[in-house]
Amino acid sequence: MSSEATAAPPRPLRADAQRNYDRILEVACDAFREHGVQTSLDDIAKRAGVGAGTLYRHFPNRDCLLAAALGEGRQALDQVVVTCLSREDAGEALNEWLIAVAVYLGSYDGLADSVAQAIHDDSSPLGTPCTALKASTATLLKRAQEAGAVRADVNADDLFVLASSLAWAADSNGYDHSDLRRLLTLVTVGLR
Amino acid sequence: MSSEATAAPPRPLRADAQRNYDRILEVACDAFREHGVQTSLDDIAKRAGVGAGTLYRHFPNRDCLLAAALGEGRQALDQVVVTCLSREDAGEALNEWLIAVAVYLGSYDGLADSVAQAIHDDSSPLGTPCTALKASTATLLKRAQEAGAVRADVNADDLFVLASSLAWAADSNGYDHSDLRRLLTLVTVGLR
DNA sequence: TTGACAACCGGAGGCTCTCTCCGTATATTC
DNA sequence: GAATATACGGAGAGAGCCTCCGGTTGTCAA
Repeated sequence: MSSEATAAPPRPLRADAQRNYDRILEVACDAFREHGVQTSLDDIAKRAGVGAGTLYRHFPNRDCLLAAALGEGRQALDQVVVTCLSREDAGEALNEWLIAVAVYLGSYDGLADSVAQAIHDDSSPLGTPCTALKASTATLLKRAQEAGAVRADVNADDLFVLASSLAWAADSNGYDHSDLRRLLTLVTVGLR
Repeated sequence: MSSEATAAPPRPLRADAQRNYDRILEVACDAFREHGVQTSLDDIAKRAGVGAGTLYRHFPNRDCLLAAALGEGRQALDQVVVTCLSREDAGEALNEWLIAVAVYLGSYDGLADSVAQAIHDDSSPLGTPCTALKASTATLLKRAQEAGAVRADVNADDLFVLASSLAWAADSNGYDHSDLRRLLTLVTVGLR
């Protein structure tokens, strides 16, 4: 498909470079989905029919490739925010959002780990999108709190960490979506 | 008709072997604490002043070494179970236990991951102790439920997964004990 | 004490994976 | 149809895991 336009590239990629970029990304998505974030990068290069050097020129490290591979999922999440914001039940909207975040962070095996690492590393391209996720979480939380659906002393960072944890739990324990929802219910409704 | 005595060790280690075993374990504890569960095993061998072969003979893989290094912490946990069982407030006792489990699984960076992997792998020596932890969780949960402190539809496995998740979250986000407690409160009291 | 043997040691080396370097090839431009 | 910036590829350095086996040493009976 079409490539991703970063802020303002001074010059378009050469045709062969663009071809390779796209091919690598396509293969990487499959590999991550199939073998998790720890899949071999050299193997991705091989499967894409390029040398290792070419892969590393386009994506200097694993996180860069991962961030690129997550691009589409991120756009889908932006859509979810809009939908959630338009829902009447603010508490339910927040739940829906947290599930979406957990599902997103569970896209690939081990992704929650990578993201958690990256979030404390300004140089990682995985950190930036997460800041946006946190911001959206804050917005939806505030709305839920104003509607009286959520206690006032809950903070957005904890909530994001909780969503990440659920993603991790699902990954590590082979939980599916319904398990995820059950766990989230445990969290949101509480043990009383 | 069993041919092997699993309980009694058939023969004590030779003196030099015992010395090496102890030394490796000591160095390993430090290394795990300092660099997490992914620390280099060859490096541990080097620091312990033995060859790689010696390390792998005593501890065939990382999980074996990890399980041995966790031995003491596990005994401390057994103590916690006893204490919790003797507490009057069954709900509070369960909370205390979950915190203890989370702290235990946060002993080393990445431990929660290793344990979660091992739990679905019968051949891993890390799995066995976890079965015990789950059993204790079930006992304390049942007690809390009978005291009416916890809903009846909560199950012990989910609770254990939740405790693991908290350990993971603490690891990955640099949370300390008070953060951990706050997160657990979020979970147990709920958002509403 | 000594000899014989089982138990144990060490580290070379095979394998995999990451990432870099640089001689070579090719798309683009004029 | 050059000239040139851009991009390619794969050899290879470095690090880690784990095995294999020739050599060493603790142990015990005599």
